[in-house]
Amino acid sequence: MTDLQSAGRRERRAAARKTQIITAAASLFAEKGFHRTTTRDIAEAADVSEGTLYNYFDSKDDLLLDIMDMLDDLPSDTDQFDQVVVEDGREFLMALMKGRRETIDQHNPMLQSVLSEILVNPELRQRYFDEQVSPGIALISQYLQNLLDNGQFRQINVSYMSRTLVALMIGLYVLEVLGDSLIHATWDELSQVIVSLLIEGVAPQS
Amino acid sequence: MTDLQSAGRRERRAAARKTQIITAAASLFAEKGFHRTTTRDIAEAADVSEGTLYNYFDSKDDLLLDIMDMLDDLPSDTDQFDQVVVEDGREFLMALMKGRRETIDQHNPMLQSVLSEILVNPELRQRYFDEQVSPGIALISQYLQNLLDNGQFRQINVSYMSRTLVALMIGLYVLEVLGDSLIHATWDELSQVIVSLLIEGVAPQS
Amino acid sequence: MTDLQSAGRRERRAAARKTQIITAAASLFAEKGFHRTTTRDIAEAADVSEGTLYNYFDSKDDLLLDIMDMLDDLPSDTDQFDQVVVEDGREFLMALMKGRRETIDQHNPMLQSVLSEILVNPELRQRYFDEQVSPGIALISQYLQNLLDNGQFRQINVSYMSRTLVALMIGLYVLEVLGDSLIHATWDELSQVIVSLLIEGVAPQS
Amino acid sequence: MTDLQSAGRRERRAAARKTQIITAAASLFAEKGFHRTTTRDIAEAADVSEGTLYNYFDSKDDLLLDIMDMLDDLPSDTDQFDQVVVEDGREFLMALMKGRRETIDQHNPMLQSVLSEILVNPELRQRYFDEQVSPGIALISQYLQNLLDNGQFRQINVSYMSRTLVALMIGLYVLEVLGDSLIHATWDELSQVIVSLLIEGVAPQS
DNA sequence: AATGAATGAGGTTTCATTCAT
DNA sequence: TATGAATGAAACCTCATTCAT
Repeated sequence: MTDLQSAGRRERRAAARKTQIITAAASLFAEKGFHRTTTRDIAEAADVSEGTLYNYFDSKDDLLLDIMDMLDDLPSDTDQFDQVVVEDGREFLMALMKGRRETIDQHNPMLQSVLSEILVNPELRQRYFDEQVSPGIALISQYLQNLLDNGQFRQINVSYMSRTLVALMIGLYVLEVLGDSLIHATWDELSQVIVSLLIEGVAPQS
Repeated sequence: MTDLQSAGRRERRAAARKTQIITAAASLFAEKGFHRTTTRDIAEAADVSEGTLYNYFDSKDDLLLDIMDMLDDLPSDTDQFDQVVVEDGREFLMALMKGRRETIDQHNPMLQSVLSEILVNPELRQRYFDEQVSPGIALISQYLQNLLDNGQFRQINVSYMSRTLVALMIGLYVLEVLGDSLIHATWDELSQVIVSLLIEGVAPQS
Repeated sequence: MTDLQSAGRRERRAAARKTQIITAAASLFAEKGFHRTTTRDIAEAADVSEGTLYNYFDSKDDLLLDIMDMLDDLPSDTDQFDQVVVEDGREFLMALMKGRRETIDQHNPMLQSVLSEILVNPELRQRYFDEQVSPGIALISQYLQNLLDNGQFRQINVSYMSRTLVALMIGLYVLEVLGDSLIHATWDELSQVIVSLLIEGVAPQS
Repeated sequence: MTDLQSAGRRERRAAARKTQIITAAASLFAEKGFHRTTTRDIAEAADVSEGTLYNYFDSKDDLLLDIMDMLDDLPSDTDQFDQVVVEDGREFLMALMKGRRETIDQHNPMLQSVLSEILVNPELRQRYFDEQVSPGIALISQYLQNLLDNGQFRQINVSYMSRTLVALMIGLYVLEVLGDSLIHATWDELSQVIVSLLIEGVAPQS
């Protein structure tokens, strides 16, 4: 076995350990919150010693930052949009809802870990806004502008509408976290209602 | 001075102290979060001793519960709706936005204190959902149903639409807390865009 | 009882507590060294809880700094020199030795606490040199210069001689700490030999 | 290659490794002190792994003991005294100072490592006193006695004078370590002043 | 023989809570 | 009723040491 092979394997194992710890930590953070989760809790859940945590992370805070970093690397809700989607307003909004659902389903613990802490930690908040929220708004604005240019949408303030959409995504998530079981259970129908509200409005057809 | 009078005064003074402490605590919780705020911080901000805190509250947790209780006693966003409002869909939605703004402006620290903690504390979460969110959804549903009955709105699933509205309110608030300064600065214009989106939709007028 | 009285008493009690803790800490530091002494050790020796330590000192390091501060406030070995002393070389040196003995006897734990740590902590070392050693050398230099001016001493480099004396004081102390029991037991005779060495030298009388 | 040769070479390599580690450790101990130096620090400075340290030393404490052992094997300050020296008091003292300087220049890290720890560790202290200080005093006493017998010195208590000399050597070293740059920079002149003080005294020539 | 990841005991420090004044 | 010194459990983190590779 060459040194290169062994180095590669070691590196892979280290990465695996890191993931193992992050996963455990994110679950606990989501469940009980960052502050009520002790390093001992994390160590036990990750099945390592407390000392080992500190071979992989500088501090408990650092662990949370690393979770945030993983969110950065996630594919955006809009990444898999295909051609059709960006040419049809309804399809676009439906895809947005669908992408959102998938992101949440796959990464709920990490999202929830981070959400409660950024509300309360000015530094993290700023960083999260700059890295996630702001780019998200910008991206959606761009799509909206295209749709508007294509005549899919009537003239509307893109900046406000993108914020409306982002707020809606966030709000639905919070509502779900707070315990409104209907959100998750009826996501598809909910999506259709939301999209039809946004496209046609609720006014009676004249 | 009768015992009754003195008792009454004492009670009033005690209530004032409680408010004074709660206000101080809520500000700090909003700023740094519940867990990063020490009882010493609270005592200093409220200009009392740490010992005194415990004459008015059983524990730090209890303080947070009392903040939640104060939220319960707040007038709902919809409380001041007048007759006109409930007979006109557009007015209703505008009033909803306006009421929301006022609630936030007046009680932001308490709202923010509670929000981050309920995301993380299952017990509080349940309670908050039952006392605030669920009744909120129900109330809005009721208004929507009336408007729908009055022919203001086309047939639409009231349960889904009320959740959409609540999610939007929550999401806008979170976005504001996260640092999107546009939300607060342009609330009126934003409101109009949102309302026109919801009433007429974004589809081009055919 | 007035507030002033109560405040005064509280202050006195606080100062007493501080002394109580410092005394306990200095003894332990002298005995086992700063690093082998735990905050628990100190708390037990001072008969307070560990938490209480931190009501009086910011950190364990701070405790050591406070011990150093107390050394600053000590009367210098030369403080009680009277007129005679500064006009007679032999008396001066004897008084120096006597003052040294008294300082050590009264403050050995604090001296020893600090000595081992300054040898090893560049920051403390600098501070100790500037606050204690350097002024000590300067003061002795001044006395020596006077004695020299008075014709008590022959022409000699005052700067070198003062360092010789300071080195001797330090070295005797270290030798005593290392376990040479003769130093303490025969201090007076030792003093006379040293002084006669320094005054007359060891060369045979021609 | 015979087994013997290979064994010999292995042994030599092992001894070299040990020296390499001890040298690195002594430097760090001198710089930051024994307790602030981690085994990781030592491993990095010695360019080996932490695990390897433990193939050569039983423990971190053991490392310090080995440094002390190396001091034992050092040639004494007086070892190279030649015939002339021991027949002339002035030469003797000058040679003592010169030898001291050389020992310090060559072994400062080891000396400093050990010094701060023995002040604080009763076990080490005893051992160091028995192995280094006590024999040092005895050796110097012997030289002094010879010089006295040879009529180089007047009658003086040899035991006290030897302690005076040892204390002076120690004190000068401590003063140097504490940051008095003059000690090292002017060692030769300082030596002459000290020696003339000890031989002729500071009293004016009558 | 060399490695370095894993360990866990033990250290310092914080902070919610109590209680004598 | 108000105080704030005292408490001690428990948190985070370090680091000497071990051991499988």
